[in-house]
Amino acid sequence: MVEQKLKTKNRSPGRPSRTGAFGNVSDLRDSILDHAELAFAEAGFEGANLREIASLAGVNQALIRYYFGSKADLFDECFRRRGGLLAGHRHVNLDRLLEISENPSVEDLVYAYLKPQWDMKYSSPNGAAFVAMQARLHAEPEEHALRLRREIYDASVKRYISALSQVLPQVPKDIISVRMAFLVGAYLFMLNDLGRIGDLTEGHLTSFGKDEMLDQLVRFLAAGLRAPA
Amino acid sequence: MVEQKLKTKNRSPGRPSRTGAFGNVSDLRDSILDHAELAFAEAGFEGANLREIASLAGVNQALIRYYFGSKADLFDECFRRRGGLLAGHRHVNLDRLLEISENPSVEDLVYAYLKPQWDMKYSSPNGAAFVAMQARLHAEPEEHALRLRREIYDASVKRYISALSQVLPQVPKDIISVRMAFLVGAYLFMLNDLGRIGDLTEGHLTSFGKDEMLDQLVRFLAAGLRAPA
DNA sequence: ATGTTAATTATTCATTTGAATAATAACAAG
DNA sequence: CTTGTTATTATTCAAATGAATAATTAACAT
Repeated sequence: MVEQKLKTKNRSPGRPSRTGAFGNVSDLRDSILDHAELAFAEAGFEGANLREIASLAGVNQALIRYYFGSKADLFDECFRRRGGLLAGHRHVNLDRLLEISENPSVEDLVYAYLKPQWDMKYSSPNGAAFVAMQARLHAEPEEHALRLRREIYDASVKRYISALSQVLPQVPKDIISVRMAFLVGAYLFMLNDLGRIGDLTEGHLTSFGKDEMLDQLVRFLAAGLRAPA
Repeated sequence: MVEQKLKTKNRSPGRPSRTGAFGNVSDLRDSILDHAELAFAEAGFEGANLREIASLAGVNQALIRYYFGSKADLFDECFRRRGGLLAGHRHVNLDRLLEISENPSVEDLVYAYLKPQWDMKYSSPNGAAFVAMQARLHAEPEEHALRLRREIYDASVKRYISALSQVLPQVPKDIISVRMAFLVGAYLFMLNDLGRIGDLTEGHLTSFGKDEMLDQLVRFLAAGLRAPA
C-alpha cells in the first residue's frame, strides 16, 4: 500500500504572504474552479469529489467551502463563469452580423451561434471540459439544472430565434423555436462526441478537419432550418 | 424523527413458493430492473442508490448482488434490456421499408429510425426513464459508456447509413455518416428535453401535439440530410 | 427421508464523502 | 502594539453507500 496522502501543497496555514514574485490572492480560487471544471466534466456532479479537486488544485478542502459554499454552489459557479462568457460572445456575434446587414444568411446566423463554443472547446483542456460539463447538464432532469441553463442561455437563444425568424419569413416563429432546439441538441451532442463519430464512419472521418466538421454541421442545420414548414 | 426503516416486503427468506396464483420466479429480478431504470434515469449512475432501488423494488439489497453482481453490472443489464429491443425494432422497420421499395424516401428512413424510441418514451414511465438514461449515457465520457453504446447500437446505425447513402447518391457516404451523428444528437436531445422546449417558444408550443413534434423533427432532419454536400 | 441447490433476508464491514470546526498566520487599522 | 479580519490548513464528524457474509427456508432430486 502506497502512502496515499493526497497531500496539499506545503503552504502553512494562515493568511498567505503577498510578497512573493507571483501569486495574486485569488489564484487559489481560480485554481479550484479550473480543477472543478475538469472533475465535473469527467465524472459528473455526483461523481466528482471535493477531496480530489482540492488536492489537484493544491489547496485544502475546506478552502472550497470557504470560497464557494457547498458542492452544488461550486458547480454553479463553474458553470456561470464560462457560460456567461459564451452567452456574451453570442450576443456580440449577433450584433456584428446585424450591423453589417439587415438580412444575414441562415448560415451566418448559425455559424455565429455555434462558433463561440466551438472555439472554446479547442482553446484549452478546460474549454473542452466545459463543453462536456454542459452536455451532461443538458441530460440531467433536475429542476436545478434547468434553472441554470435558463438563467444563462435563454436570452441569447431568443435573440437568435427572432433573427432567424426575420430571415425566414416563410417559416412560422414557433416552428423556428422548435428547430432551434433541434439545433442545440445536434451541436452539443456533436461537440461532446466528436472523437467518437469515427465509429460510424469506418475510418473515413480522418479526412475531415475540425473546421470542415463545423462547416458540415452548419450546412446541415441551415438546411433543416430552411425546410418548408 | 420518523422511523425511516425503508423496510423490505414482508417475505420470508428462502426459496419462494412457485405455487402462488401469480409470481414467476424472476418477478423480483424484473422488479429490480424496472426500479433501477427509474433510479438511473433520475439520478444518473453515481447518483442512484442501491438501497433505495432495493427498497422500492421490494427486495433485499443483497438480492441485487445475487442477480446482477455490481452496480455497474446492474446498469449494463438495464441498458441492454431495452437497448436491444430498440435496435431490434429499428432493424425490423428498415427491413419492412426495403421490402416495399428499393428507394424509400429520406423521410421514411428517418421516421423508421426515430419512431421506436419515440414510442418507447410514451409507452410507459419506464420507457421514458430509459430515454433519459440513454441521454445521460451519451453525455458520459467514460470508455465503458462508449463500449455499451457501440455494442448495442452500431450495427443498426450502420445499416441506416448505408440505406441513406443509396437514396442520396449525390452525398458522399462519409458525409452521410457525419450527418447521421447530427441526427442522433438532435433527436436524443429533443426526446429527453421535450418538456422544456416550451421555454424557448414563449408558450406557442402548446399548439404542437406529440406526433406533430415528431413530424417536425423528421422534416428538419431529412432536409439536413439532403443538403447539397 | 435426506441431502443439495436456489432464492431470499438480516447483518456487518470498510470506505468514501461532504460538511463542519478549530487552529494559525499575515496584514490592516486604530 | 493590540485587535480584528481574511485566507488558509489540519482535524473531526456523521452519514451514506457499495460490498460482503451469514443465516434461513423452500423446492427438488435421489
